[in-house]
Amino acid sequence: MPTIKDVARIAGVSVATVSRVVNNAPKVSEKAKAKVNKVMEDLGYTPNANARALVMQKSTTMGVVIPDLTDPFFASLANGVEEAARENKMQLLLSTGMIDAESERKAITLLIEQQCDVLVVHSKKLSDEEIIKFAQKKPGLVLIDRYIKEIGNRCVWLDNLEGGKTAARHLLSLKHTEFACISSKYKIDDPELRTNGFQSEIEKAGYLLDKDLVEYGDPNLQGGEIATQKLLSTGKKFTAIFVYNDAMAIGAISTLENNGFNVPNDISVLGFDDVLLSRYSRPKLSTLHYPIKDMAIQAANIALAAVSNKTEESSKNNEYKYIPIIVKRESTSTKKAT
Amino acid sequence: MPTIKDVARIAGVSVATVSRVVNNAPKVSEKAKAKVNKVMEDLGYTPNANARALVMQKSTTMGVVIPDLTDPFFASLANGVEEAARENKMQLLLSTGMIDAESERKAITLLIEQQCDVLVVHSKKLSDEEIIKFAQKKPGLVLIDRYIKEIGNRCVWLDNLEGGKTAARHLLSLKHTEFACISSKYKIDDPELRTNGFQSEIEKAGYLLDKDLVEYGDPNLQGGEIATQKLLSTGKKFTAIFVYNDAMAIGAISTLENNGFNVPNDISVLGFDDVLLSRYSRPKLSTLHYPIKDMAIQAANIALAAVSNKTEESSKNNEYKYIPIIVKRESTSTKKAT
DNA sequence: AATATTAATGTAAACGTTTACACCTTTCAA
DNA sequence: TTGAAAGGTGTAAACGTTTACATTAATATT
Repeated sequence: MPTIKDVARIAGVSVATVSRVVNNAPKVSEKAKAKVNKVMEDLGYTPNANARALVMQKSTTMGVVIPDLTDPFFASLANGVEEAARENKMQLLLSTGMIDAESERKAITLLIEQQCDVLVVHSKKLSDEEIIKFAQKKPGLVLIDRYIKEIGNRCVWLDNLEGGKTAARHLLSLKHTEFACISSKYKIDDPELRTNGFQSEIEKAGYLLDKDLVEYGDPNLQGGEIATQKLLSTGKKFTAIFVYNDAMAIGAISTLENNGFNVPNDISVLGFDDVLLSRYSRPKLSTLHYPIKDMAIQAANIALAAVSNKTEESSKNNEYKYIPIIVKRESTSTKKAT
Repeated sequence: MPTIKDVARIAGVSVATVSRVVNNAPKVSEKAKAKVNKVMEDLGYTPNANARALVMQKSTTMGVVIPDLTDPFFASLANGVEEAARENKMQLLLSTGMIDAESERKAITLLIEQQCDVLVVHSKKLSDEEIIKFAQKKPGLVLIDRYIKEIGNRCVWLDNLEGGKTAARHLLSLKHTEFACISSKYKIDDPELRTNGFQSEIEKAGYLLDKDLVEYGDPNLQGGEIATQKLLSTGKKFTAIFVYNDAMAIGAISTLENNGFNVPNDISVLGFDDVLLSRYSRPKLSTLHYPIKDMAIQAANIALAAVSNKTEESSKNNEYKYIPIIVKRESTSTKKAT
């Protein structure tokens, strides 16, 4: 690969002049500019971003850590960060921390090694302490989808409790009174918060959420199917289910219909997340919109502001809490008279 | 951020020694190693990958260019490359070239500037010439999802024509004789090849593909719905549809069922790609498996071999052509007697 | 005890840029 | 005509590493 020195030598100028042309800095004659451009073209010269980053002491890469690209939810997250990167003429470094604390730690470390100043990280397994340590080291690190008090102004997160309540309110407003709930068996806060929010709002309205009608499963299609089967086998009656996520909700619908129930006429099904899938299901899935892409963009922007010292004094105590909103499609409806 | 010099100074050794410890090279005393490690820990030192890449003349980043992260198909592609990267202890730089030649060009250029030696690029808009030029400049650039003769051993692609034929054979084997086809209106080769392959195999079997029963639409849910509506409004009879991709196929099923047709009993629907979606549809979608993730991994490995001069002489004329295979689920079945 | 070997460490150049500073040439005002 | 300002260009240091080579210290061999 030709370097700036090659270009300089062949064009008969100094490297400084070439550098000026490349960055179209002022104070370079038209003649020199033309000659240098010509040589660069001929040689197929491409500046070395690494060398540049080294001397400038700042990189043009933005990093994102997610568990898994094939999950549409995380793909949206990455997509948001990518968009922010592109808008700021930066490049996206993506690292996956799939399973455990160790791989999350590694993903973050690798990104730091690559000199990403701006970092959007999704981490569920690392301890608060460790994340705080990372955050202290990198002022441009923003945590997404999780809240840690000590770095509250560097967290962009969704209020899952309120999400559960919103779900309950929606179903309540459709006159439902007998509820079921499908949650995730994963050991993270989200499922529990959603379920708790759901239950508390239902009880507040004077109804009950039967313990037997709360099932746990893997947060995917099959998990939804199995959980629904269990729900059905209790023999207890319910006319509305609040499901942990869209994939499970689609599994629930499938099992319900296979067992002769019409959705939403017999049973309403409400999902969570509003991923692509929900628009592809039949009936189209009613769900809670998790604005993950917007959140990712905001996270990136907060990080960006932090590294460029644009963070205003006033935002030191800001919190970036999002509340999911209902997207009513076809899988929920008013309770039918029986 | 502390540098190697800081570590050296505080540990009372030279930078060379620190470097040796970092890379656990031989010939460094246990005492020195311990001291250096301690200081690194205290300081929270992280090596600078940029500086390292600069002096080593090789980077640890792998680049991938795709149109759009939110499309599950491309997410799988990226996922494959990411996996290959991780396996080789490299980092993934992701760049999107959304729409036009210009943005594709830019995406590739930016990745080259970032010194990615290994590059997996998906490009439909750039001319053959331009891609060849990039490929000449970067020996580690591999093209995915497209074949260019001149750089045949650097292309990993799917035989769409054969895919169309395979689709036809599947439907034919299910005794269908009256076919419809939904294609994409995008100006790329793939839709045309698939349709042509489909048609040719049908004609070879002695049947016809009515021109009126070939519709074009946007390659998404809605496009599939609209195209199906048009198909239906011709009033002509057909018992099997071959659809350009899974999203459209799901749209087709939806419209069909809304119009009183049962899938697959009245009409079989066959998709293409085998993305996540196809497992979530009801009935579960029969489709052609496009092994995009495997292809991406192979592309990355070819690129990797090329930059490390591991490319064997014998593979100079290799071609990496994939053929999609039928995944029979529930949306296709033998033609029912009427 | 002297020497040869090996282990441990350090010095300094190199990687490809940017940019402060110095220098030379023009241009222009007084 | 002189001097100042502005325009154009070059020199060299710096960024954080790795590593060839040089040097010194420790150990083994005679």
